[in-house]
Amino acid sequence: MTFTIAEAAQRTGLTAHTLRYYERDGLLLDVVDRAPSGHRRYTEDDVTWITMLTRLRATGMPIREVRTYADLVRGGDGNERERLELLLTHREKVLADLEEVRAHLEAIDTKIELYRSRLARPARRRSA
Amino acid sequence: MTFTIAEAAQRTGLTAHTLRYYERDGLLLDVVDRAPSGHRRYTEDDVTWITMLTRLRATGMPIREVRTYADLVRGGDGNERERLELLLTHREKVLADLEEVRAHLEAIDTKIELYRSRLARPARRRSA
DNA sequence: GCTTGACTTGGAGCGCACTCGAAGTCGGAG
DNA sequence: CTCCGACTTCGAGTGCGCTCCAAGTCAAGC
Repeated sequence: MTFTIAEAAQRTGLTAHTLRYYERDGLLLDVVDRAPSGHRRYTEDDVTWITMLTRLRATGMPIREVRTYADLVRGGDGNERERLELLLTHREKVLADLEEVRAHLEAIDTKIELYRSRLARPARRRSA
Repeated sequence: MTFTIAEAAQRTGLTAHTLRYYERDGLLLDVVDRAPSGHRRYTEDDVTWITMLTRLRATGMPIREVRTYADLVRGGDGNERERLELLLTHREKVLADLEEVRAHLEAIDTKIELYRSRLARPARRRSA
């Protein structure tokens, strides 16, 4: 079972443009198979890998670093420790980001409460 | 008590360049005061407002929308409900983002556990 | 046989948010 | 009086991550 680029796009939530861009940019593990017509045919494994890419991207990993990770995986067995390191480092960054956003959101919530209480009072301006 | 641009930068975590850029871009409530020399002098209120901007930015609000918010505040009393709406809408987006990142991180954590258990086993390749 | 539409390539273009550079002004220290 | 460093403006440049375009190919349906 293989997928056209449109099907792969639909399954990964990316566009066909982005899929080609990722491939050009070395983010995929190897060159995608082709139909006799020259059209790309994505395997289940391709889609699984690309899904992992989207997770890394969605959590803020820069494309440069995703490529580093892809390079390691492409390198085959023997560098699992490096891969793990990379993922753990990323994990820490994500947790720090989450915490930072959470803290900012809390301050924004305070502002929201301020507006709420201001609006709860009847307007005093021009109340004649 | 007022601050030079360098002091305001230090207090808000932005650069002097960015502070000028924000002002040019209409993100501040009004034109910053000047010393007789022409140098900017930021008030406490300016710094408080800019801090709010950094919170909106840090939670992913685009500059365009921050400007919309600034325009409302600059508009004075009477549009508090609109401001509240804007903040509430933003809040929902941030919560959705947080949840999405959290979910992706969970999948990455699974991958991390996979590497961990793989590394826990002694290597079998070329074990001769 | 013709049309339609999904695909191909290489390269250009875009939106966002800064970030920097050049050239000039000003106040205060030595 | 001279120098230094912090500031000023305007406009150009940068990095990231796509996003799109033009021109061409191919398979399938009518």
